[in-house]
Amino acid sequence: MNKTLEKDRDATRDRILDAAARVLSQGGYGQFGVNAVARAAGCDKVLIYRYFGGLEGLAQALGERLDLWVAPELPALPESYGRVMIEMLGRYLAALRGNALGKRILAWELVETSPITKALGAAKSKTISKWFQGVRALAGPPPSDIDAPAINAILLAAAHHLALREDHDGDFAGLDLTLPETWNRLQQAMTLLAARAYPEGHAHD
Amino acid sequence: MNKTLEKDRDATRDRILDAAARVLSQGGYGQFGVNAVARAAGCDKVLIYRYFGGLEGLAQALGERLDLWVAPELPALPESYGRVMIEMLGRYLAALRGNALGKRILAWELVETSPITKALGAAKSKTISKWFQGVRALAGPPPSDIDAPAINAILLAAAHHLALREDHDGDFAGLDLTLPETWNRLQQAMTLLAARAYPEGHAHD
DNA sequence: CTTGACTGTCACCGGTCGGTGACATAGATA
DNA sequence: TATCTATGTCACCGACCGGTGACAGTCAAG
Repeated sequence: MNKTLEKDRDATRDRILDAAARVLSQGGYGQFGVNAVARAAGCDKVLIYRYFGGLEGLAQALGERLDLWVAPELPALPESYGRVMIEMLGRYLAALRGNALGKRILAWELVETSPITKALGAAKSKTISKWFQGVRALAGPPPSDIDAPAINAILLAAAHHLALREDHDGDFAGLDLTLPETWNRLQQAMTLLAARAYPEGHAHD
Repeated sequence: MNKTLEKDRDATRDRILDAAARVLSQGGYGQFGVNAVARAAGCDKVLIYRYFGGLEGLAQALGERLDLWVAPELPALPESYGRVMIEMLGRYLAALRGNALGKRILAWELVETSPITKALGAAKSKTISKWFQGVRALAGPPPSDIDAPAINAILLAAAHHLALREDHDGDFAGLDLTLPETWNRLQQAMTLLAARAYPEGHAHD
């Protein structure tokens, strides 16, 4: 067994993956290329072709990293569907705002459709769907009288868009997204929207 | 006066502007460059520098075109703030979905911050703010008991994100955005959210 | 007719891109 | 020791990019 060689290989693989994450999260998808990643990793670009089969394979390996789309923890106690969803949305928005790499990928998916974006999006979709399963297990099925998937999609879409806007244009619809106060307002507004869409059956607290 | 020369100049200016809109709306911001626009316009790229001072000036001239961010018409009859806002959001989403160029610009703004995106975004912001003024004039001030700007920003952000998603990934949060039925559901869900956020004071249907 | 300003074309520059082949080196195997 | 395989480096290719200077044609003004 050539132990040291394998170790070296894995080490450079990791270095390349780290560099890829760094380049993508800092420079966006416009900077994400073989040359830039190799430069950031301090190695030759040919290794990207050898170890990952090119940019596409590199993106796929990047997407399979578990630390990319960490789902925020769900509340421990079972509550009503509406409450769980509100809590979930709040945590998701906060997590997303702090996840530079995730935001870059989300933005990339809005600009281009390519094998690379598909590879990156697949991991995210898997995480999100698992997460929704967790909600369902915790809070039971959504109320049957309203279209919960559509409601959730709208609120999730809003969270995505606002988080992406924050990085590139501080202003959206008259709100200054650079102010922490604005985000408090948005969190409250989102809570209000979700709470009124999923009203509590019994006046409980 | 050298009439014909001026005419030629304006004609090529228009040809370049048309080509720029075509390149940007079809190929996205990755294709939007001096070479590609000149190629599409059938002229030399040096004219872009001479007539617009480069890509930035071209983008600014493009943003000043009135047909870019046409605001949908508002309902004629004054109604409650909530109703006007619901109607407005529905029309806006429909208009945006049909506006390929606008969507490309919106997506671009999520990826890059540059003088070009600023120039393009300025025209849009002006249109949107005028439009909100129209709503206010038609429906009066929003209810004071809830944070209307935040609510509106969320719903607007959702519309943006869903419209952008449609072009590049048919699936979002488990919904198939390629189905017309899905968009009916989303429109209804948005209506429900807005209606419950802006409840009618008197049951007046 | 001559001058001069303007429109438009062309060739060229340096730089970066993605991608590939040749080569040095080191470690395991025989 | 000699061989083979795999890791990593380097130089190079063609293509496209943004940007510029030189030049031809054209028309109005003197």
